[in-house]
Amino acid sequence: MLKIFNTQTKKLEEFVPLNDNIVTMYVCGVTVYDYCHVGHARSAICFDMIYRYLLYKGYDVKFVKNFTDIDDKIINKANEENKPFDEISEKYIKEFYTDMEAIGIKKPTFEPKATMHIKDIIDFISKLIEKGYAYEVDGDVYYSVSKFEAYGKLSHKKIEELKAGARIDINENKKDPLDFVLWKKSKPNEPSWDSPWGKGRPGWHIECSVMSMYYLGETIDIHGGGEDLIFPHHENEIAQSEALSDKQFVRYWIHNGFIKINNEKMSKSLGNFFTIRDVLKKFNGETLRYYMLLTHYRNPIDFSYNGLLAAKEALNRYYTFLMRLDNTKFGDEAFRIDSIETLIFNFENAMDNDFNTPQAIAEVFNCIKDFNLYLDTCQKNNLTPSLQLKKTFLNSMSKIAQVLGVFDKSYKEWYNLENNQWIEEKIKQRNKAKREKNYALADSIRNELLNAGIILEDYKDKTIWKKIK
RNA sequence: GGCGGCAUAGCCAAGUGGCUAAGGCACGGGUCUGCAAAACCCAGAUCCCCGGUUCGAAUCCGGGUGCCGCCUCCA
Repeated sequence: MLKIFNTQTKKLEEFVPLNDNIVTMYVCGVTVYDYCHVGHARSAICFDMIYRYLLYKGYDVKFVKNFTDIDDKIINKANEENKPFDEISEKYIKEFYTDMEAIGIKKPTFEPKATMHIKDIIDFISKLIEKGYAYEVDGDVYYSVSKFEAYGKLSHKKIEELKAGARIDINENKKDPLDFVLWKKSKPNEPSWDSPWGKGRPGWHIECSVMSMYYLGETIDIHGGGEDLIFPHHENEIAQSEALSDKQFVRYWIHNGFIKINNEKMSKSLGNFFTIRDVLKKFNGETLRYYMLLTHYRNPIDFSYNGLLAAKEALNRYYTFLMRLDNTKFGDEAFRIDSIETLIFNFENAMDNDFNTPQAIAEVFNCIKDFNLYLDTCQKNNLTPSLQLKKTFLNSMSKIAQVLGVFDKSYKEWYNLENNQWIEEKIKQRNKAKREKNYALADSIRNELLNAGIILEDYKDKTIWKKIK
């Protein structure tokens, strides 16, 4: 039974979709005006993992992730570079896909752009005005927060306290400082669309309400995003959507924790951020993904080079083990190892507990330890290890890999091993030297390979090699 | 100022009332090896502090200290 921590109730709740087997899920995507940083990667990986696990559980998941492709930051960038705004957004959508592919993100069902739904946005806003939740002032349309009684129910804020805070920007058009913009009048030379209120463009929050309803209906099961979106973005989405439909907007709110740098929030304004491609210069996508999954999705990650290094070493351990399995002869004898037989069960248990990926990963390494020990024992006593055990392990691993999006390569891919005839030849020469007890020659061959980035491992009846990672 | 979160070995990180506190990385000792590598074994934790509840607490409650986040755009 899957349990999910719901931001709104602050409790672990049993997950039961609204319509038996169908799960509707919406995740706030990125504003496309720059390369993605590792914070975007974390959010993407988190919800990708959730998406994959729901699919694994047999749900028919309809998953929407949007692109915000019209916004002040995009317009600013367009002005700086003297290009049309959509050239900027299209460029960074393309770059986005490059990054997402590198970290193993599965494509959502729908990936709409805000600009594809201008007409729907205008309709939505018109209805809010009709229902008395929004008002127009001089070409801008605002949402009237005080009209929506439940405002603050997600972020657990009280309207009075928000008003007391002096940090809300004063806009003389607004009737109330808490009101937020639904439709923004455009300045000359800015991108704009015709509307009943004149030329303008949508505010930020409205697109998610509109697209969520358009693709998934009035009430959806899961809505997610980074924890900084809780307020005001998701609070405002609730206000917009529920005012229109008079129905519950979202049943389970899920928010991922932040990336920190030296214990401070990573943000563009502080300038302490790494882009995904910065990281990919040093580590591969699987390592970055594994590193993210090593921490529970709601906890912060203090992002570090050392952490990535440890992640890489852990994956080395996994793939070295696969290499060992592949180079070991197995036979029909039966043998039981508890942790291996219960691996998939333990994995599901961990994942059912609010997607506890660190625990899920620990279960995998538990098995590897037990299996290695067993193989050591077999080797020592000249026994043939059980093929059935290997099959059980690999079957479970293929399911786990499919959900986590790591552990999903062959060791040959991971270590980048091609058919290198010359390496095999060198190994033969070295083994011959070893048999002749010419250790000086044997060592010099091994060093030669080491200099070429090749590490040898001697087993009882064969020598295997891998590339340094 | 208001609201919220976190504090577990050198580092990362699960566990949230009960057998010896998972797992990974690093370091040290050992086994194996011609030497290595890989693997395994051993060593290593006052579970931030002080009280309380309980037969029993890292886990629940109260207080304290420290760090962080949100309240403005932000994954």
